[in-house]
Amino acid sequence: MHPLTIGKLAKQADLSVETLRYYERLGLIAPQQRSEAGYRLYEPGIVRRLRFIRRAQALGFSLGEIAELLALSGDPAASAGEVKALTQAKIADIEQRIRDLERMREALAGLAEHCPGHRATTVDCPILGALNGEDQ
Amino acid sequence: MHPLTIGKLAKQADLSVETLRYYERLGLIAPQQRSEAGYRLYEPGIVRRLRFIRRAQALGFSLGEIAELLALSGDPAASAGEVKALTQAKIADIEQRIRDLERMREALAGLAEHCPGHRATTVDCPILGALNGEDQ
DNA sequence: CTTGACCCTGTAGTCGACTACAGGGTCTAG
DNA sequence: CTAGACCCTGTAGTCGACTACAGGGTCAAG
Repeated sequence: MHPLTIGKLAKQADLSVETLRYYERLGLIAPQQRSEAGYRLYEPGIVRRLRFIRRAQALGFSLGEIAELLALSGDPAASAGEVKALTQAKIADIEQRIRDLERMREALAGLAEHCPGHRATTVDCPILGALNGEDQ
Repeated sequence: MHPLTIGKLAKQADLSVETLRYYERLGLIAPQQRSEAGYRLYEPGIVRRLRFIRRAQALGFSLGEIAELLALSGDPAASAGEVKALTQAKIADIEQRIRDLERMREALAGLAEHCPGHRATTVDCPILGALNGEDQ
């Protein structure tokens, strides 16, 4: 388990080499050192950091937000309150998106319900009618 | 209410001139004719079509899907079934996104609940702990 | 000592829905 | 007749998260 080259790390983390270099550009990861030829060399612990990134992504955090979380995570003096605040902002954001989607779903379901489907032409389609602004 | 130039139409529809030209590139709208100087001239009824586009967007349809809806809408021989199918596919899509967001929200809420906030440092933050893969 | 797998940098493309010019031509009010 | 508001085409930039080269250099196996 000595330093990993970027290709080995990519395989371990199930990410592409390009993605790793992209994360480096964003400041999310960095190689521990470079070889004489300029090759990136990573310590094996970086795999954990990449898992952190993936988990946070799955929870809806952007890479920019993940950079903040990683910075807080690396600072033992930082307050957990900041992490909590980021988390609660993300929850609020997600809840807003859910509400928007639910409004759409209800509107669409209401329209689909009254559409006779294959028994009618588009002329009598209430969905198109609504989009055209018929009634209200 | 004679032919509208693109600037007048933009004002009526509360869209930018650039957006209108963009919609034209996508095939969503077209000027009825061109003036001698090459100016786009729209019949006033185009405003309805733009409202259709905006309503469909608010319901979650992409501009590509809206192009399909408009094509169906303009073809009186087309079946309302196709419109209904597009609508139901969109409902399914939205429901999937809601489910994904709800899973995120619940995971985040569960983490936030156990975070002591400002009373602890990031070392003891269960949110960062979870992202780092502690437990499970 | 060569072949092929790896690595480097830097740039550009993808998706969707715009937005912003640059470098022209046209139209209208005073 | 001219200033300024309008219009044209064509190209490029924005956001986020990648993805895909091109044109090099490096390394290990046979």
